[in-house]
Amino acid sequence: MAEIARSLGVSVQTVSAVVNGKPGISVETQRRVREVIDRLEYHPNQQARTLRGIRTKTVAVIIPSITNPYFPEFVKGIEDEARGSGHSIFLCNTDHDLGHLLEYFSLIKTNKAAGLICSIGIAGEWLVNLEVEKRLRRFARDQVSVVLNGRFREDLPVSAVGVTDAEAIHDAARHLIELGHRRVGIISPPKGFAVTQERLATFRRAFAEIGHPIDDAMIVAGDFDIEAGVAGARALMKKRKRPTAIIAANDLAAFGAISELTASGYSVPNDVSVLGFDDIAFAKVYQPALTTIAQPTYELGQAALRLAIAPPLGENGVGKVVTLAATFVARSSTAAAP
Amino acid sequence: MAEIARSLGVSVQTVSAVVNGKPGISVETQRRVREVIDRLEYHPNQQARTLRGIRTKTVAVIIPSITNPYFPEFVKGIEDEARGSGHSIFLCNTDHDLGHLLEYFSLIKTNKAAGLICSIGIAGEWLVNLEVEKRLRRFARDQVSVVLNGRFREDLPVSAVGVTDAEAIHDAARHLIELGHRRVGIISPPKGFAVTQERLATFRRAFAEIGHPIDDAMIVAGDFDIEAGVAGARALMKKRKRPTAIIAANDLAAFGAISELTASGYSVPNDVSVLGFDDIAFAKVYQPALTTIAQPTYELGQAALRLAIAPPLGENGVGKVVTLAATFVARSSTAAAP
DNA sequence: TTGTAAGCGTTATCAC
DNA sequence: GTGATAACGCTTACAA
Repeated sequence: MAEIARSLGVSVQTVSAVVNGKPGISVETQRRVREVIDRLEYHPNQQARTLRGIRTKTVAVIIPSITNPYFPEFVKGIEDEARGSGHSIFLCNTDHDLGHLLEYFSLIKTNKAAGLICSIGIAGEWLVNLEVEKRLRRFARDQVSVVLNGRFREDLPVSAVGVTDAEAIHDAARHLIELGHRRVGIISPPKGFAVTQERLATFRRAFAEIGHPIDDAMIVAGDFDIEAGVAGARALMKKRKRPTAIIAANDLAAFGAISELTASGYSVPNDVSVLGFDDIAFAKVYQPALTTIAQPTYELGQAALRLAIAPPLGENGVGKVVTLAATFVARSSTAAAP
Repeated sequence: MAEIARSLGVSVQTVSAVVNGKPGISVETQRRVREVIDRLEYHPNQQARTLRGIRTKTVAVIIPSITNPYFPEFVKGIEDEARGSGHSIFLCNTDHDLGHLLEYFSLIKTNKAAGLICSIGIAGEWLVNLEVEKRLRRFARDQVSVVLNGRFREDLPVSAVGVTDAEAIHDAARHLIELGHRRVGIISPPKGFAVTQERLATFRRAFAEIGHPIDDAMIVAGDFDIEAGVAGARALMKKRKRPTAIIAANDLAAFGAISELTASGYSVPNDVSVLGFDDIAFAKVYQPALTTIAQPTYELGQAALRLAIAPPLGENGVGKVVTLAATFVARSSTAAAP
């Protein structure tokens, strides 16, 4: 910058003003400065700016696992939205490890991100961790906009994005009951993950309201991956009265369940219907195409980014909440009960 | 930092030395400084450090599309490796758009990343773009370690990671021929992507060497997504002599092809065998489980990160190249020709 | 072993 | 309309 100023015989302040589009510089000077900037391929130094107190244009994104296909979609929503406003993404993969999360918190603080999108919804138990809560509060105090995905904390100065899935879940329950399914098994999400436990409760309520409550014995512990689907299907098919339909914790678990069922000689959907959750890209192309509940994942990412680059709430601010609706999608993995 | 120094009656240099583990500070002083650091929850300001000339611990990762399941695996390899050395990831999704790529280059420069991993192998044509080449050269000059995935450029001061797939491709060709397939169709990767064009050539060479060259008419233009697989399979099955086996550009295209074939009443693998490429996580769990060529994607990511945080090559340095082998994986999407 | 001072690139404040 | 200068938080040479 000094070099540019010197070569033009103007002061650095003049150059700075031109770069930042500040008023009070003659058109002629602006032109000359810009010309030299182009010629020298000058790029402003973000570090120096930040040091001077300007907010960065960086948003940190914390997710548990980029290889779970839910998250690339979410991240893509974030990124596409970020590009428009010149923001960029600092990606943090916790791998479900609290230690990693805490390390990333330090890193984010050190790097002075403007916003923080925290998708630990599926690992909601962390949000009751006092240390995590303290750090989140501190981010708010430090003027970084925190956005939670899938978990609302009204007592914290953070925003949130989330999904209303009650209606879609009711649709799904009605769909299964109308197809004649009476013994429905559930491969449940892991314990302690608030949102998804709530999802489980909503399923149970939906079936109960329709008049066909789910048998507690037909709910097996599960997780959000393929292996959990395999194990869950195996466990359910060993029950004395086998289910005619299985609701998996998510699409991944549904795929696992289907592949286990097929391997054991059952036909999906003729012998057993399988229902997923998320509607990841593969659900459409899987054989059989998966009946599932579609989350507006991409849009959730977009909404999260908008909240993350909004002016910070401050220490005692009250978060905004954006809620989008999930929708039931019937495909070929569900059919009339045998 | 000044605050800590003042509260202890020492100088900032002392605090700095303690923070950076520099020698020459008495154990007692170190202890006292550390105590206050913990109490005040002091985090060093990365911006100020970088401004002072210290390299950042940030590695930019440029990929075409995070929703293509090849890339999360690659990114995970990068991230897991990065964590060990305290580096963090700046994610850049070009969405196959050259304009976005160039914007990201500016951003990366402005943010002073220490390294840059550029996975535009599947969009190799950019690498013959003069502007891109110039920018890459400039990164090298600016002491950022550039690593290309899947594309070697010996004339540029950049490193690269890549895959040797000749052997795996020969294995795959032998596999198909031994199963009795004589009419093999190929859904080819898009034009202009050097690595993958080479892959196509390797397939042709392999079949020719075994004595069953592939008919040019059986090669249809394709791409790396599900839709291309659908369209490719449709085009191939319309040929006068229909193929008994289809080699798709990648796993995604293979899934598309299988779903199109199934929808058209063909059984995979009984009527048509399908071969993929990449071995993404879904290949295992798909119905039928996909026969494919496994890329060491995760390991490629790890290797790329190690190169990216290695000392920069400098303007006239000569890049290192890490090559890993692909392997043929036979599953259930291929069977004896009908 | 510890302190002092200069400087990294930028922007804000004030003076001209 | 433009220029000089201080300050942001840190590291490093050098002095004590």
